[in-house]
Amino acid sequence: MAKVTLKSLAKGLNMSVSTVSKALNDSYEISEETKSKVKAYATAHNYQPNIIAQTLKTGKTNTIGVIIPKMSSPFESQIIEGIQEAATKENFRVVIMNSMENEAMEKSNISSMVAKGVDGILFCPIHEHSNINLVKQISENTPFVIFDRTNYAIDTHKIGVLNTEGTHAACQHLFDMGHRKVAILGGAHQGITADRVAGYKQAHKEADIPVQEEYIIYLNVKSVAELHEGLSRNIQKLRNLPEPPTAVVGISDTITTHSLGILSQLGIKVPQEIAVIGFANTDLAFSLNPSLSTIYQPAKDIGAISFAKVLDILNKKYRNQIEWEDIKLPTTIQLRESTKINL
Amino acid sequence: MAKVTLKSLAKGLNMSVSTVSKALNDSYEISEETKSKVKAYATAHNYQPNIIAQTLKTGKTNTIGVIIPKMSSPFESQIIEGIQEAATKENFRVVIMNSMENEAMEKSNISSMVAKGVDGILFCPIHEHSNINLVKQISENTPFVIFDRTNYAIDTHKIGVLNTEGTHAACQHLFDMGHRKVAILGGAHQGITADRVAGYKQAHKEADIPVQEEYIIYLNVKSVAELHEGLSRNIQKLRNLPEPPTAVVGISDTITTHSLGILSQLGIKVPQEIAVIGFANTDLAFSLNPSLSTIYQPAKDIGAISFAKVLDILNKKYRNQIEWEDIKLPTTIQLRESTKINL
DNA sequence: TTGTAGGCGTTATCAT
DNA sequence: ATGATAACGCCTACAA
Repeated sequence: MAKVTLKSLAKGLNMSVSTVSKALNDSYEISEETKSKVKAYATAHNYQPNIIAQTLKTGKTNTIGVIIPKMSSPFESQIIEGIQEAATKENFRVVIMNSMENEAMEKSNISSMVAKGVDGILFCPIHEHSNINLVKQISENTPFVIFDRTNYAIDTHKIGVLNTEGTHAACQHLFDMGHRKVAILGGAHQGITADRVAGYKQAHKEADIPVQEEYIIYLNVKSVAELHEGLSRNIQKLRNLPEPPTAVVGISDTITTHSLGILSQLGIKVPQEIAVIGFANTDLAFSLNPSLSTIYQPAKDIGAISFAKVLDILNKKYRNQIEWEDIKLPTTIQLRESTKINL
Repeated sequence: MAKVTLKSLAKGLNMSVSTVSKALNDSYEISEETKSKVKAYATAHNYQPNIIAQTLKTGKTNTIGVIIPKMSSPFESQIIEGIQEAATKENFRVVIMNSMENEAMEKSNISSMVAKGVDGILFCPIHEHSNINLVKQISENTPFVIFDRTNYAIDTHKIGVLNTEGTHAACQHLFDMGHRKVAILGGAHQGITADRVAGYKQAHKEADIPVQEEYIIYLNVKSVAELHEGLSRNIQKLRNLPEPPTAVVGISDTITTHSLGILSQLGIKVPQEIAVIGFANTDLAFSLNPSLSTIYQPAKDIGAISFAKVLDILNKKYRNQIEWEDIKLPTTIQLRESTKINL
């Protein structure tokens, strides 16, 4: 079956290419009669416009790119799901690239996306300065929206969560359960860590509990192996303190869930010897033993809203007048077994 | 900064567009001297060929599509990671769409991909007949490669794992540990279930242990909620049998990990009261308590090989002469706490 | 209301 | 060895 183009339709209908084109695009210049005739004929022949040609002509690709540092935890999968659902509805396609927490890779991702053509980019940067000049430059033409790691110094829409409030609420809960010695496990060089530690400190201040600096741990999260080693070492260090913590807050999906594994490996009972709570979006929170108390992020919403926002920018004629939003969605605390014991 | 095209380069160099194009494409018709001059000038001006135009001209998109029923478990993330890595190396881009285990969505995914232009499609079908006629028809022009759920009746390359051998080995291990009453938890209407149950039966036959049909459970896996309900109900049913099983084999990531959660919720001790092993690719196998014995699939390889195979097809001139391969990669068993007790 | 012609950026064919 | 020209499929002034 030869491919059906505007030209072939035009020939079949004995009309000109432009008439057919205009009819299909509902141009006001075309009579209703011809329109319906053309449309009927087109569907009968299963006409599919060539999007490549459309793109070349209009400069619009109807594609948005997503650059994300990793895809391994459910948090990211859920964000992507949200993006895809929203994009599909608007007839956009989604190109995902993985920067693998590597700045050079991130750079090549960005360049490749621009080269191959995307209308906009949803971007979760490696860290707060990564490729900032490149992004600033490109964002003059191609709109960027920053998600998740929103402490990134470009003027645009940003969609993340109330990180400070999340850890604040977790600490508050631990305090309510009688804990006074609470450690926090963060990722080194992760932008979100700062905000989440801030919530931790603030909660302590409000509850009039002094912050012990040695309770604040920064872990290398580049690889699972390094994380394991670091977690194992630091948890033992915490346990050997004159005043070992009775509870611990994890700052990300990976850190929180893996802590639970390390604790079990070390034979430390949760929640009897130490309570655990942390950011985590995994469906497995329930399946862990003990089931894990979590700070849950509305990941799907982050994705959906990010897409909506980039579309907003694309639909604006004059981009220099947009008021940039820094959206912070609330987290929710889900209490399970791992924090169940009242001291 | 105005955009730099062949035309603008040509003007700057005082040459014709075609000379510049040929020089950049290393045509034998162009002298080395001009080539180097052109190339230097092009890089100096940061020339990036317009891929859209290239595509329109050549009909090649350098894009491959991936259609996958879900992205929620690590198994899928790892496959996608493998695809993306391989594709990036070959300068291909990857478009991922999620069929959400829904046949209508799958259909729209396929159509949309074809419409928007991909050179080939990596396809994990919902089930063995889903959209088979559509796929057969489209695959005349756009090559398909089937991955993971390879029991799908089209002639093409297929990449999966040795499902039968996987469960066979798991059962064998359980038998070695002294178990004789082994249940298996599969997904209803999942193609892979059949093969994996076959391995279960075969292992029983070889070990001369009769297969008890009531030990073979088919679960509704459409949603986490339904899975939970089904698992909870069936596990209790198994426990109430005159001869309750002492071990259970899970047939997928989700089923296996969630069983562990349900068992803990029901207060059933693993591995003391029941041993658990199953297909699972999660990094959390270790973090679970008890740590989970798993049948691990080389998911990243599945992805990488699938991409390589579709590239193979694209590079062949005469596709009707290709000998289709049905590649089955071996799984590996990782033994941990959840099967540790010797009966 | 319809048709003609030109162009988006590239590649390929054919002259020079 | 280089250049002119047409074409990929579509859109859109502009002309009729």
